[in-house]
Amino acid sequence: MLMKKNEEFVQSVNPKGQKSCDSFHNTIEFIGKRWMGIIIYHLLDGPKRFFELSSEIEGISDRLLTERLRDLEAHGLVIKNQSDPKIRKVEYELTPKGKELEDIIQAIFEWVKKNGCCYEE
Amino acid sequence: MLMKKNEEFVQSVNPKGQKSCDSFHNTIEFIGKRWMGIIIYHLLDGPKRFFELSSEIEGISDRLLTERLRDLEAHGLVIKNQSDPKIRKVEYELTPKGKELEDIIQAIFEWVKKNGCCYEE
DNA sequence: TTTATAAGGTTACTATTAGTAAGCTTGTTT
DNA sequence: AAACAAGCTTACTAATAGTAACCTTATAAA
Repeated sequence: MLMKKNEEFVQSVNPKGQKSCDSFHNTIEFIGKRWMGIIIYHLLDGPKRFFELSSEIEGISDRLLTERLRDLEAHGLVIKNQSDPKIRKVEYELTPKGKELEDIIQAIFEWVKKNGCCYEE
Repeated sequence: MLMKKNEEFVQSVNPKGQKSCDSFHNTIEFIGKRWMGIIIYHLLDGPKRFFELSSEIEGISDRLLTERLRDLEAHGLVIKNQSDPKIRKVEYELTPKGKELEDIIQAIFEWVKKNGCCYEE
């Protein structure tokens, strides 16, 4: 496989001094948080308003949608655009770093297409 | 993008009658559960014993390792091999379906390599 | 031969995270 | 003027995760 495995990878650190395997761990758990993947998926269409996301994503509550968007913002994956603070028009848009998540989302799609869902029972 | 978006995809169903977007949602959240990704990553090396996983994966508790392995088994991603029940040698191995998760893991690696961690602060 | 140690867990309890539901503010529509 | 919509926040309950101790059986060591 292409990934560097075992000692070489496990011991390696990124420029910020973190172990690469920790970065991997943090990243997969961040994008795997409840609703996170599906929010990113919907934002891959382009910028969207809060109510657009909340109506497209069946079942999500306003509370968690807010929390996830703040999370994404805080980690530089999404930017919040509010041209005029007087007008309640807020748009959320993926940053370049956020848009690059598409390959991951794509890989999950391919897997689902081929293998079906994890929860097919 | 290659993914079928919006109505066409959102309304499509798999052979078990589930909506494709639900399968995607379930799958990403399943593999994003805490420790799940890193467990799968370590199993991509080949079959491993319980204590090998628990010592390679820094910080995981026996309780959650057990729980995650049962989860993976229940969803057909891992098989548990115990040749002789009298001997306490238990090995966990990815099924073909489990091995195909490699592309997803790989995509996350590529993203981390390029963009750094989600939690870099 | 008792004693200790390791594998592969389970149990009980606490802390963190998610879900549900209601409410709030300000602008627009009727 | 009253009702409604966007984009949140708050309060409370339920589910999931973390911590730590314990259990069983088999081999290794003293």
